[in-house]
Amino acid sequence: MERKRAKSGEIRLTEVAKLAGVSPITASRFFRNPQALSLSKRERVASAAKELGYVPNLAARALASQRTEVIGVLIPSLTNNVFSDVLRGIYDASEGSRYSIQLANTRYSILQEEKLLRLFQAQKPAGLIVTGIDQTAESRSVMEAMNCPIAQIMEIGPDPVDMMVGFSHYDAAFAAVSHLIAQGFRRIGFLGAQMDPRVQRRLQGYRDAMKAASLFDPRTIVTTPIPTTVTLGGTLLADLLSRTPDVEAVICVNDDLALGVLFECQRRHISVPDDMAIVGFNDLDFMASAVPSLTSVRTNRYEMGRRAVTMVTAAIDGNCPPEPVVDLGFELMIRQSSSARGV
Amino acid sequence: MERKRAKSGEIRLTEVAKLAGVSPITASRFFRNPQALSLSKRERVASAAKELGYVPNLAARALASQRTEVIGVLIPSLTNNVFSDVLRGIYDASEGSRYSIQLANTRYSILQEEKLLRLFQAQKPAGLIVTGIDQTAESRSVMEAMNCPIAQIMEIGPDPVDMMVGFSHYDAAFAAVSHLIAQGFRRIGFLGAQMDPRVQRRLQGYRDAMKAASLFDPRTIVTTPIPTTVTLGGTLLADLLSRTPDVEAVICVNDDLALGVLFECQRRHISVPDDMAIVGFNDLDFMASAVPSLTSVRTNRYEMGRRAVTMVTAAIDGNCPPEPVVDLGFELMIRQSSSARGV
DNA sequence: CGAAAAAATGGTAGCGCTACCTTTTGGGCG
DNA sequence: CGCCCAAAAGGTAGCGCTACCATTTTTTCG
Repeated sequence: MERKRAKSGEIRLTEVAKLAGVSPITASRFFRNPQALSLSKRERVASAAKELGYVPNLAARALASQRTEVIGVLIPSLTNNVFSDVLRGIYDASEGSRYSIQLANTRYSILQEEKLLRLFQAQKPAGLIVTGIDQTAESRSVMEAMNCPIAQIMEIGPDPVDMMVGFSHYDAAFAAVSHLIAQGFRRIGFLGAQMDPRVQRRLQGYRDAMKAASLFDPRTIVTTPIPTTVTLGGTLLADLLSRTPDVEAVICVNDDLALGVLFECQRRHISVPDDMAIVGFNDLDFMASAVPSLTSVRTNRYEMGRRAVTMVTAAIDGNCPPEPVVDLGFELMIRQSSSARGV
Repeated sequence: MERKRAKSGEIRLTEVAKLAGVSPITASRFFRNPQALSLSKRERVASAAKELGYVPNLAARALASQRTEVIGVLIPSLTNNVFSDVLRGIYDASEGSRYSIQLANTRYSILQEEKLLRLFQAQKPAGLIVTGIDQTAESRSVMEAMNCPIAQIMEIGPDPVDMMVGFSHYDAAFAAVSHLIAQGFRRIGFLGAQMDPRVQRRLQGYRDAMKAASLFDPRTIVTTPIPTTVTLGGTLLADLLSRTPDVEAVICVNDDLALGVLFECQRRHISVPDDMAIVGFNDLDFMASAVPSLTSVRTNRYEMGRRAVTMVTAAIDGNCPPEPVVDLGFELMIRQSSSARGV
């Protein structure tokens, strides 16, 4: 009776194998590739496992096999609606696979992202999903060292680490601004918060569209690094109006700001869209039911998450997608809030 | 040259120890409890690890030590704003600790929850956070078998598995309805979606408050199991009005519905609050900036998540909280949408 | 019907780390 | 100056599983 070390006390594979009358390795195979066993043994192991209430030890499995069935996901925020849609796609897709998701929050910091990537490295994930394309050089080298399929999501750009699923924020903003210009608006403001790289690219789209129409005026850009809220939309509109009271339309970097702008207009008795047109971004559910209904740029965030998982899992199984960069595009949802001037 | 098995190729602790000129176990201690080493060895190991770019193998660590530094979290939805606030609290608190979070989504299904609990069991988490108090008997027995601190969050009730952090949904709804009654409203409707157990308890609070004032009428209750959206709020109001056109006020089980109701009232030119008072639940940011501003029940969701983590981590370290059930309460935020009748 | 091929099963030896115990070192003190 | 005790460091032996091969059984087919 001189046990050197306390066993965990849980049922081990060996016990299951013993009860089933097979070798441990056969029992092991049952859990990984049941059809490799003869039917009789398969049943014997299954019933033995059930009888003993066997729960495999994932740490031992990972150590022995040198791999895990975890896909790491790095996103900048849990509060932002945008990411909850992406996450829903990710979790939905992962449930159809044998992989589980390990989520981490970078809080919009590329340094935090770097730290979290190192943490993931210690877990040897089978795949990785990261947000955006603006990783540090150090982060990129950690990702390359991890030697697993990686999908960058939310936007597309040149030079993918491995794979990409997203759309062009620049093009989307350009299209939205062009729509306002086509509707006859001239003084078009830009309201931005949480100026992450994707929002910056939307701003660039706005700039270029305005310049192309010779309407650009830097005074009509109001941005802040603080996180987005509906209330903030009102504040930013107030700022904009105090600077340039003659603006006729605003494009907001997201729908929360757009809703805040609508409320602020109502408070100030500014008629939408006659005195102020509004365009949002993301097309959250409430944009269609607001009064007046609000124009927005619809993006397929759920599909982005779903596709990222299917691409990564396919790549793990050796089926790299033929095209590593997938553009999911966007759709401008034109509603009452951006009706043509004087209509 | 007859290696039986491929090594991972990564730097191992042994290599670090060799370079530092210490034994492996000393190097191991460096990563777990640095102050147990003399200063000179501490520095030697640190620089050796850095030089080699050592990344510890978590699977090996977990297997050898029979424990992990993972806290499992089970929530019903990623889309619902309510849970993103809780999650933010959870992730924020976990960053100050040595634990990492493993998140899983039950999709409001207690059977899915049971499955996920078994999955967690295989990972031997150091702690667990689960949503609500309505687990199946089987889930409860799995939780008890896991032998780790467990916090149930979002609500409180009798018979905790281990610990609880939440508030009484019944009391909150009762208070909200009582407020409307005190303001002079008599025909008060109830709009509910995604009728999870917590929402059911809010409905019970509504029922009892209405009965206590002899105002209860089952026809003014409109509920649906489908997930909440702003648009749905409008639909539910339409249903309610078609049944009982004389309602003067509605209490909505969440703020999205309340916003949808406001928009629907605007579409129908029903004046809020003169012809229709509105009360929501959760007090999301937009409730204060809506026009008119919307009354809601504020709950401290962020703190709920944060506290759950601190309670669980304290319990892991042997510091069980003196009181296992924490009631974070709620606050009725009274705004324009529920102003007294005729005021 | 027997040899070859294929399928099913088993034995052995780790995966990289830490628990447990033993040994060494350092320094305070009679 | 040696003794004792605490602190620091090391040796050994697994944690529970699976990779890698070897072996046995079954199937196929000339």
